[in-house]
Amino acid sequence: MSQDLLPKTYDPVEIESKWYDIWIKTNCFKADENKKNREYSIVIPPPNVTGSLHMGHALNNTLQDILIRYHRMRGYNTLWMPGMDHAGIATQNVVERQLAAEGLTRQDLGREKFIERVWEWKQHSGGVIINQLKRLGCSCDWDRERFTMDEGLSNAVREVFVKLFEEGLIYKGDYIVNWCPRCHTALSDLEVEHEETQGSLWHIRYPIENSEEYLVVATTRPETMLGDTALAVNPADPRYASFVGKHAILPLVGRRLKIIADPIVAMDFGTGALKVTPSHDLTDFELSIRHDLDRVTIMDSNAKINDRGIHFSGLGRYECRERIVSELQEKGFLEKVTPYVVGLGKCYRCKDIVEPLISKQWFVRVAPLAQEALKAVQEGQTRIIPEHWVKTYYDWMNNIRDWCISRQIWWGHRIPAWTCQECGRLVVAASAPSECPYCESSSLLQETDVLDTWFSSALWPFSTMGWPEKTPLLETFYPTSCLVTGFDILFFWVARMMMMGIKFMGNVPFRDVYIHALVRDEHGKKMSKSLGNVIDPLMVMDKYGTDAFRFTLAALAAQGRDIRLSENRIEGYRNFMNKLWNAARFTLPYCEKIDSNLDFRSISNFSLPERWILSRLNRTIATVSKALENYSFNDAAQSLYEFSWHEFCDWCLEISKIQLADEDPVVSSRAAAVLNHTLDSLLRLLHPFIPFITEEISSKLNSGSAPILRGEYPTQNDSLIDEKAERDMNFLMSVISAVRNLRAEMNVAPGKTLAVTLACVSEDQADLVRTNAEMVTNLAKISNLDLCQLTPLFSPPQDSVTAVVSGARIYISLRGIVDPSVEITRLEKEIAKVSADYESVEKKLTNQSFISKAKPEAIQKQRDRKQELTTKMEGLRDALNKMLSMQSG
RNA sequence: GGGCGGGUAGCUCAGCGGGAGAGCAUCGGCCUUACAAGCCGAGGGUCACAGGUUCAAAUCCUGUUCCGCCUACCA
Repeated sequence: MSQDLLPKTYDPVEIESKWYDIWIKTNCFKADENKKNREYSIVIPPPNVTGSLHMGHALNNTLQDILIRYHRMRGYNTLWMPGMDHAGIATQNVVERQLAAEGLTRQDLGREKFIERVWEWKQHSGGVIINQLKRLGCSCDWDRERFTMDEGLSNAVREVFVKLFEEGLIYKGDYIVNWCPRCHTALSDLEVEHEETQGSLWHIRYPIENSEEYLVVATTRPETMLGDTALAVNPADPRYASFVGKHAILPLVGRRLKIIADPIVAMDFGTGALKVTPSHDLTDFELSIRHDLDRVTIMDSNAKINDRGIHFSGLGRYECRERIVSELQEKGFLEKVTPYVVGLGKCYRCKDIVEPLISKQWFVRVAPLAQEALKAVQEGQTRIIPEHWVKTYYDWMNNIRDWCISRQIWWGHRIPAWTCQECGRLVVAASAPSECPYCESSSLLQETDVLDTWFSSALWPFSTMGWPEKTPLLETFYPTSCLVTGFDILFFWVARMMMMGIKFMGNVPFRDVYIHALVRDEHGKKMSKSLGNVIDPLMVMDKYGTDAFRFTLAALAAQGRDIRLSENRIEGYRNFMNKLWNAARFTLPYCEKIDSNLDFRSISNFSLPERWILSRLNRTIATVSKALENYSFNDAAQSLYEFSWHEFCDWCLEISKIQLADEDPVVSSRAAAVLNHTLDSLLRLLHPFIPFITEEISSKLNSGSAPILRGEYPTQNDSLIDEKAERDMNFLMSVISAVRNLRAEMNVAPGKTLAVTLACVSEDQADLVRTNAEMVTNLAKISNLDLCQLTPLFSPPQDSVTAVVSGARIYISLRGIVDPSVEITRLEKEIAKVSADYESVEKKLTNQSFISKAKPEAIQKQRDRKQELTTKMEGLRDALNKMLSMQSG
């Protein structure tokens, strides 16, 4: 492959789709369910069937793909299980909107037809996200794709429901729930979002029966007074002690309200007196149980006032509020109104304001399940990473409330419970019973509600693998190795999977839970359509390529911190892709000719830069592997970036140009082999992050061999770590940099070669330079390098500028160019810097406490530094003195 | 109310006990035969504030302050 066949800039478009097709065609992503040895598995957090790829998905799936590809290359039998959930409310909303456009409602169609319609929608427009995940390069085992409404998964749902019901862990009852008047369904506590909104606190007078007195209560929702059935005060509140047991008269309505005492009432809030509306407030509902209070429901399922609402009947809840307030005012019941910020509960799907309402619902008694899930984390069967989420998990598990699982919609798993129309008993069964087991009547009516989507998602880690059957897949891959997810669904999903996995599989669903950050815009704002700050991942991939995008996400994925994504960061990594591409363009032609098997046994014969890059490579391998094992994606990415660009490209490639041109074929071919080896290893290291470009380059580097995706991930070879080579190279690189620096400071044309005198502090140092003189002169553009020892007799060349590196003095002769005053200023500045450093070191070393208490290594380090700074200072002072005398002379 | 995370270069962030770092942006010089999406250099920071622990603090502890998020039955 000749380099002119490769374009100068990397163009991702064709390469990406080409490789994805090849991977799919050659079954690269397939898991082997029958190979029980070193298995690694992840189940995807199922995206919503109505969804399309956003930044959160992109990050989440990029990280999973990195883990999967890494382990696959490490030789693990990997399974990445893909799929989607059916998103009951969201999907139903989508299809209902479609119907509305045709002037129809779901009721017009009827349940069966409507469900058919939803499936139709799913066939045609659902699941676009799957293709977008492919675009992102996700190496899921697509043949195993699952959907929560699949037959198998639906069986699992019914099986679990029946089992939990039989054990008394599922029950049905009249309770107050969060009701969304727009979606017409109950919501679980988690599905309600709280939002602080400016509201008011209305202080209303409740006259005491047979008395001139009244009690003032403060409320944020005056309209609910229509449903008041009591007043409550704190039993410890002396202000109201005399009122307890008496009755008040409900303004406008006239109902008698018992005044009760309960410790739940906060004395310091409002007036310390609470109106109790059991049917429309969660706290009040609980009070009604404790004190056996009446419940008066005054709203219907649309949140309109019903016929219990006297002359307000038929009004919407907010219209009613206005009317009530003005009527209270007119009649003198309103004492005052104060501004107040309320936490309004909103439906997480449609943002309508949630209304607490009493209705018949199904619940899971979660406390016993939660205890097990709590224990599993406490005992370390499942690790949560980063660890600070553990506390959040514990808190929630410890304060968990029963889970309302019924939803009054049609799309979803219909509750497998039937009521006998003859004897009225409830029959719960995995499949439809033909007759009532109690009275043998065949007149059975199934529940119309469906289950919360999260109920089926909770089973995902095992239902996708074929449970309740005992499948080889479950046998091999359960528990899964890791779950990767955002903290926003820690409770919704992770906690519930833990409960269900332990309950039904007898084992935790995953060994590790890695919780990643949220992706925000560059100013830290949550991306949202209404703010208009959304960056579309598909646009990013089009513009910069998938690899650049993935690398950006990985590089920004520091643990425990949100990601602020900016486009110019992505652009920077796009440039990195191009850099790699060009490094390959340079390297490839040389690689064709060589036998790529480097014999590391003869490493001692390798040149210094060769030993150096191999040493650096192996350190990088160690860093990257360790970082990935610890889910430190950013560390891994950063280390790879640094090595690729600033060691491999900036130095190794440049140095190799000299060696590749060497007349000695041993030298040139070894240089090519080292380049080839380093590039090949680097591509493998990078592959999990940037699969496409690495595959493309690798295919050219090793034409005819299997995809790199199935290749081996490099492992660290300790025998190639060479500290001396690193030290020596650091010295030589510093010398080169120093010369370049002086050249730039002195405004010497880059093309102009220079005469340099290098006075070394030791024979070893001089030897080192001598052996690598070609490299030094080449990279520093030196025409004439004069090497000598720094002896007392040494006299620096005339008309030169000076730098000091590790004691060695570098003099660049600039006859006629040197302006002493410029050089003096430069040296003085340099000396000031060095002497500041010197003083801080000296201060430490003269501090007795430091000498006696600090670690010996720390002391030695300061001594070494002092030595280094001393020689540097001497060199600079000498140079300065010389310049000063030159100027005056 | 409880909890968590954060305030480090102009911007976005690493670092989390021993010489203040990166990317982008800025400035100067280069079309050097892999790459101008590039190369070679440079400038830029009392690491939010105040105390404390330590020989040593951006880093650990306490408090203050400002931001963000999660959670909760003060209506």
